[in-house]
Parts: sequence; structure tokens; C-alpha cells
Amino acid sequence: MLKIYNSLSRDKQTFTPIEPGKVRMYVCGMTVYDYCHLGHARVMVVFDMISRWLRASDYTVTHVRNITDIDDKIIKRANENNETIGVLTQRFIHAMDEDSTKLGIIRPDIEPRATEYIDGMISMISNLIEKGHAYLASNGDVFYSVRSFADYGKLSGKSLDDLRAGERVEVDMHKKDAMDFVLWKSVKPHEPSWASPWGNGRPGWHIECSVMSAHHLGAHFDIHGGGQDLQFPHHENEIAQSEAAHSVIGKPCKMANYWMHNGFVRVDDEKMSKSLGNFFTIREVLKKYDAEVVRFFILRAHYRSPLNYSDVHLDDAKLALTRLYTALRGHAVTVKTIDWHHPQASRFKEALDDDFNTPEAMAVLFDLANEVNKTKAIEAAGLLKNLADVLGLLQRDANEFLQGKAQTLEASLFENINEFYPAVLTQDSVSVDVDQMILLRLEAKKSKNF
RNA sequence: GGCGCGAUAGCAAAGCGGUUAUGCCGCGGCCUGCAAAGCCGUUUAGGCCGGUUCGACUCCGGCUCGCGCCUCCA
Repeated sequence: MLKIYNSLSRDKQTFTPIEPGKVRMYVCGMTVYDYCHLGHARVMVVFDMISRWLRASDYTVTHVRNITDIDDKIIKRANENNETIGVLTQRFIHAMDEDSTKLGIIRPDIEPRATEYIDGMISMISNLIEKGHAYLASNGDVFYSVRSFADYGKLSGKSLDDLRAGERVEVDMHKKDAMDFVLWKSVKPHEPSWASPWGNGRPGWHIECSVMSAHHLGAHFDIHGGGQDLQFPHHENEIAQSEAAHSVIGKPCKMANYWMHNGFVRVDDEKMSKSLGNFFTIREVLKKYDAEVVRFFILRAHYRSPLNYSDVHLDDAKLALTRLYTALRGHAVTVKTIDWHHPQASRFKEALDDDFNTPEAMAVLFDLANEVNKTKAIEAAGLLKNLADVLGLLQRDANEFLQGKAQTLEASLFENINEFYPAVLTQDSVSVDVDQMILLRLEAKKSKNF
């Protein structure tokens, strides 16, 4: 029985889908004005793992991950680069797809782009105004009135009276309440805009997700996910918008039953972020580390825990993954079915059913690797590979993965040989296999001794 | 100031009221015509102070330290 930690209630709850056998999941994706960093990699990998496990548990999953392709930062960057926002966003969407594929992410079923849902946003905003949850300010912006929504703060556990609006950022004088947030921004020079009942303008950030999730999953769906930093205000605002828009008197409409948030990636115990400037892009890291090592590194920690990034940790992950691939070497596994009654399989299942405890599931993988090494049992190897598949790991040919390591080994062998037998260096290192090198090294040693 | 999270061995990271977590590193063996891989064994734990208990890393209370959110952010 699957249990999920729900941010809404702050405890683990037994997962019950709205419709039996089906899971509808919406995950907040990226704002595409730059390359994705490791923090983005974590969201993608974590929710990919979650949808894989749901599917392995026989649910039909509809996984939606949105793309924010209109926003202040995008406009700013496009103006800086002297290009259109369409060209800019298309470039970074393409880059994101590349990164995502390398990390072994199964593409979400639907990837809606904000700019394709402007009509829906306009009608939801109209709806909110009609119901008295939003108002048109004198400057042409439309704001959401947080005081009109009694449950405001239920997700983040914040109380409107305790929030310190304006302490760090100047409060817009057109707002009725300092915490009100913008639904529609009136047009400004050199900015793209769309026609609306309130004049030309563009949507605020939060309304996008309310509209796109309802469009694809309905007003009430199962899981809503994203990074921890989105919990407030983004997700809180989504709830305020969606629930206010879709509820009618006497018939409240809950937006999502389960809210899931993954922990941050950190650098030196500080959150990795654009504003702190301490981020590493995915492609930067992939120049140095195999993508599967990065995926393994992410899944080795629980999704809610903070994850510290450093070369030492990636090196460690690489060695650990090497151990698994080494165990698999020479075992041709073709059967794809998993016998969930097998003790290790059942332990694996229990781990993932317990709020997606991937570290515990990994421990099972290592225990199986040990069994394979000890007994050479093909069954254990098969189980290892098939369970790892659920996590999106170990699906490559073992030798292919180990190649990188073997090449490193060759290089070191060459170094040693050089001391004994420099003539060997005339050979092409790439074409010489490890066993052959060992023989050569042995010969070299002998010739030195005799 | 408000709200929340965390503190486990050299590093990383889980479960669990009493039984080997797991991976990397270290040490000692075994195996191998050397090496790698592997196998066996082994050293390092549970921030601090109290309490509950026959027994606590695990439950409760306090303290200290760290982190996050309260602005855009995955």
C-alpha cells in the first residue's frame, strides 16, 4: 500500500486515487530563459521516478509538466539578447529536452506552454472577478484578493497576519492588501501582450498553472508536485485561484489531494539558485560525469532531504554505480517481469511504497549485487536489472558503462608499463583491451626482472 | 519577528524500542602466475541535557547548532 507524505497535512497518508487505477499528476516545470541547473535536474528525476513507480504499481498515470514561456525574466533576457522571446524560449526548451533525455527522464505525457492558454487564463480571471476574489486596480493590473479566500495559507502553514509583506520588497501601492498578487499585468513598452477585457497585457505567473492543470487534469486531481521553494507563494496562490474559481456555494472543490515537494540541491550547505549564483548547469556537470551517475546520485538521497552537490559526492556515486554494473557484467538479462513475492523484490516494493524511499530501495540493489557476485545466480542478476529499471538505472550494457573505467585503468597500466617497458607505448591505447594490457604488463615486468 | 525542517560513524545516506542497513574510504585475510574485480572479516555512529522504559539512535521535553520559506526561484 503506497504512502505519500502530503505537504498539505504534513504527514504520510495512504494514497487513494480519485479514480481507481488512475493517477493524475501535475508538476511545476521550468521557466525557460536559461539552461537547467542541477536543482531542475532533481525535480525532473524525482517526479520521473515517482511516475515510474506509480506505473510499476499498475496505475495509469497522466503526468503533466508545464513550461513557463512568458515571464519577466524571459522578456528581460530576450531584450538583452536582442532576439524574440519565441526564439529564446524555443532554444532553451530544446536544451531542456536534451538534458532531460540524457538523465533518463520519460517524457511527461503533456507539456503545456503557458502562452497557449491565455484564453483560459482570461476566463478564469473573469470568473474570479465576478465572484469577488479579484479586482481591477487603477493601474490596469488585476489582483487576487487574498483576504477573500478563507483558506489562504493552508498549504504553507502561513497566516496572512504573520507574513511580512513589504519588508524586503516594496509593496505595490495599487494593491488593497500587501499580500495580494497579480493575475494580469497591463502592457508596458517593449513587452508582448494579449487583448483582454482589462486592456492589453499578459498573465501573472500563478494563474498559468491553475489554468493548465484544470485544462488537462480537471479541477480536482490527485498529485501536485514541484520544488520546495514553490510551496509559498506559488502553490498557495494556485490553490487560492483554483479553489475559488471552481468551487460553488455548498460545493467546495479541492484542487489536488496530495501536494509533494522535493528538497533542494545545495552547494556548501546553501541552496543552489540563480540568485545566489552558486549553480551548476546540467550540461556543465554532464561534461564531467556520466548522466546515469548524476541520476544515481539524485536518487540515492530521499527526495525530501537536502542534497549536497560536490565532486567528491559524484565520484562516490560513480564508484557505487560501478559496483552494480560490475555485478551485472556477463549476465544477459532478457526477461522483464518481476516476481514481487521474492524477498528482495518485496523489500524493494515496501521501500518505494513508503513515500518513495529510494535510498532503501538502492540498498536492496546492492544486496542483490552481493548475491550475484557470490552465487553467480542469473535470477538474482535478472531481478537486480529489472528492479533497477523501475528507478531508470542499470539498463545499459554493463561493459559499455564500465568502458570509461576500463579506459582509466588502461591509462594507469600504460603509465606503469612505461616504467618497465616503454616500447609498449607504440600501441594504440584505445584498441588494446584490458586483458591484453595485463599480459603486456606482466611481460614487461618479467623482462625487467630477467 | 512568524512558520517549517534537520542534526547518524572518515564521507554519503536509510530503517528500526532490543536483531548486519547500504555505498565509498581504512585495516586484516582469501582468491588471482601480477593487477582489477570479487569473497570473508574488521575499525569508526547517532549534537547536548533530562524523562519514559527491563531496554532508546529510535518515544517525550528542553537546549545548542545548521538550513529553508515569509520577494523571483525546482
